[in-house]
Amino acid sequence: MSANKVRVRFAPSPTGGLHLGGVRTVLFNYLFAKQHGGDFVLRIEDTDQSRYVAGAEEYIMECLQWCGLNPDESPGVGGPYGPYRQSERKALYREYAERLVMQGHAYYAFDTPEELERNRREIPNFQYGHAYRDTLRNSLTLTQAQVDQLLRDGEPHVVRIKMPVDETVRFEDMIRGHVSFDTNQSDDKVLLKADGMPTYHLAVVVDDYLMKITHAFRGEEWLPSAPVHLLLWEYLGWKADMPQWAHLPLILKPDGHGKLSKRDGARLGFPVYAMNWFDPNTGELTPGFRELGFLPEAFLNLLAMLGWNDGTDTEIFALDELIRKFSIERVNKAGARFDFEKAKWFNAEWIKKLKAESLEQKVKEILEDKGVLITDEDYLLKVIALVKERCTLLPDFYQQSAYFFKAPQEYDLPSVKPKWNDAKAEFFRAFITMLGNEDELGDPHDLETRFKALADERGIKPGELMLPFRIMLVGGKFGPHVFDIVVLLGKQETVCRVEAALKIFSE
RNA sequence: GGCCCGUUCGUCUAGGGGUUAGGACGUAAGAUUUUCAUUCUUAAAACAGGGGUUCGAUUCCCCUACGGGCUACCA
Repeated sequence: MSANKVRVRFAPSPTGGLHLGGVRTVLFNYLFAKQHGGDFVLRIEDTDQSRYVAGAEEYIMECLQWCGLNPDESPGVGGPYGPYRQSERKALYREYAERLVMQGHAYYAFDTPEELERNRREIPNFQYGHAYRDTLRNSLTLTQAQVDQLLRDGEPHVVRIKMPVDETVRFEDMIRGHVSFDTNQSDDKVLLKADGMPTYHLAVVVDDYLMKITHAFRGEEWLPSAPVHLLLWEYLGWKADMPQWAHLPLILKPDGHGKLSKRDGARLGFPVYAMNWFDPNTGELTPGFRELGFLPEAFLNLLAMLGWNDGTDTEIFALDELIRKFSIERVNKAGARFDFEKAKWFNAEWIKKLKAESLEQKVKEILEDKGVLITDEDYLLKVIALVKERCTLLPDFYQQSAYFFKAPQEYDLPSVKPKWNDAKAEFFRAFITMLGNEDELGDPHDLETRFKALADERGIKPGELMLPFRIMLVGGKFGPHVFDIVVLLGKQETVCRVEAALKIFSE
């Protein structure tokens, strides 16, 4: 086993956006692989043509790139075990399906969908399994000659696994420990569909084997079909190479019950997909975390904490820390409800934690998007550093810093007017005159001292002047310390804004 | 219905045979900031129920309840 390098895979189906649970599965796979110096393989499960959506594969790649979870092998980058799209591996699967038939572990079934539909309707609890397979149209009931004839005639058929009777399949799950199933419970799953495409059951086993996957992490919804996969590994004679399994807990709706779905996002007002997903078939746009203003660092962090912790009180982890600290054994068994409030908290923490330089590009995009002109990068950096602790989502930077680039158009007059008087107006005129006579603004603290001294001189309480001053500069009751703003704005701009506001305040 | 998995504050969770059951989000109150936010302090808030095992169970076992998943020629 030591010769086997750790190899994990994520196998999305290109049918739409990338869900929170999907990204978390990718993340755990990735963390485990990188922790062991292994490979992260991305293969595309596009075996269901009817559900394939154009652009979905590219979308998935872009999500992974945004998160920084780039695969070592994928349809895009290639690798030694390609192709990585199941539709391009089609011929491969038939060979193994037929081998299983030869060995008596699978059989051809010629039943039409209509026949099956009728059975399900008429027979209570109908399952295509050991109880009924001897009464249906398949290579178990037909003679060899009949089967050969049907095959020659090109009669549509599927290949089904022949589940053993009265056996117990046991395996060790890295998260759940000992798990066991009664083979009688599972029906004879279709392995190869009438169109020649494999189902997930066949494809996952064949691909994992051929691609030398050592550890398979997937959502808990796969647990019930694990015995089928186990049996396939055994029947194909690959048991020694079977990956270790880990079934991840599900991410649940914040309210009510059930798996978190895209609909819940729309209903409760938060994203469920990593990035905006535009469905070309329906024209529907499903919002994503990226566009809402989440940092990939925060997104990954919150996902990791949904079902995992390192055993300490630490909650903020960067990707490299996660790689170091992650352990599959510490993943929880129970499903976790998604809490958008906590998700936002993670983002606010990451905005505070990251340096202005790291935020710059994203903030710049947001501001420019809103029509803010940025000419001085150094100035932008200072603004970001000053306001970032009051931003939760990236777009908050607009409301928190737009006034640094453009004088306020509107003022919160109700907060000023009632207490406004000529003495105050006189004070501000004197203040800007004072500034005009100085060469340097000095530091914020210094400036504040002079501001207060001037107020005292004129017998006005400095506290009465702070709010009007802020509103002159910012337009409203928000923002950092007033004198920090003044120093950043500069003497000239401050004087301009005070003059402009004075006119309006005194009207 | 059948099978499988699960169950600690409202939520995410730590813990584990003897603890004042710890932290975080959110909520409330207060301090700081003459704005807003940050920060800090404090508060309310949990072991699903019943049986065992045990000197002692939230912790181990069983049952029940509840929740979730699966039960397709979808993944």
